[in-house]
Amino acid sequence: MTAPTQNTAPSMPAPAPTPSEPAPVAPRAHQDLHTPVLGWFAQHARDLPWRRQEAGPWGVMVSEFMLQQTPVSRVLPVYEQWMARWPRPADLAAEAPGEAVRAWGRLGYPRRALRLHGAAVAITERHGGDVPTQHAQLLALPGIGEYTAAAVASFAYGQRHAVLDTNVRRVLARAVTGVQYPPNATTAAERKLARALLPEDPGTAARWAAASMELGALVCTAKNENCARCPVASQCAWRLAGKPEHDGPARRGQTYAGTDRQVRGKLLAVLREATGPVPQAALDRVWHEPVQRARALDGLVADGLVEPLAHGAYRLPLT
DNA sequence: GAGCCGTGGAA
DNA sequence: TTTCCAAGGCT
Repeated sequence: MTAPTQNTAPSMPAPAPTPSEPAPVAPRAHQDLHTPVLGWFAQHARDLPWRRQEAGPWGVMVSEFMLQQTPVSRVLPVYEQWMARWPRPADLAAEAPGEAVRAWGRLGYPRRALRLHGAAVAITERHGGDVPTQHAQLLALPGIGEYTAAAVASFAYGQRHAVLDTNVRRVLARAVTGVQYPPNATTAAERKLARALLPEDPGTAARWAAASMELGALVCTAKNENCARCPVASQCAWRLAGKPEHDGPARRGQTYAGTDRQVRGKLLAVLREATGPVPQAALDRVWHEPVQRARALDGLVADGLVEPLAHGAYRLPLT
């Protein structure tokens, strides 16, 4: 965030005022979104454990890792177990990374578990065991990108950040831009819009972030959006335009059956259930095709999700 | 920037 | 049954 008033050179003559220049505040139409969405959120926000005060920054951070591409309903039980077992970053950091992978269960994308463990180690080593407060510090942790850094800073510390997740991007695409879906990848225009919409007060901005996200998750959903329950339906650009269908290139559907990802999942499932080393023969049973099976296993080892032992045995990583 | 990385519920 | 989607990050 750079201040718009940077002309402080004493010898510089003050520029003539330019009344026609747009003021650096959100246009009126944008500001009108805040009140109804915040009001709706006060009424309809879900009571999720990571939103309670007791969750703390670590709870917020753990939930954000788990919620990356995974629905709330599947995260809930794993989150509770995780926080009971590792209530502080240092508790997780003291464990073998393989234990994090095991506790991750079937949430999917198990590299997230490895990264969360790595983040806990970094927090313990570099930040005295406390989840850092600054966006840049958060961004430097493994597994934390632009979204998660903004989310933790906003939700855990009440800071003012544009929190652009898939829900918010869809809400803005519809309510403001007037299209059904946002682009595949986040664009500079979306970031600019999100910043322009951010309330000035940090606490209000943090609530706005959570509220607009919740609206996308519960009402302005990807399919079967429920405009009848939407607090900004009357001013939604997409709805007012007659809800035109998305025209651009079709969003890539992710095929899964028969891919390396499926094989990796099957291999890791066996290793998660095992308490000791798993012999090669046990892994061979999960997939018939030996070339793909070997490639998938090699990939898991390369990712640090699996540790090779002597005599073709494998286990979850101890280090 | 496109492709890759899991899993399971709902339509 | 198939398709789509769910609070992304990394290379």
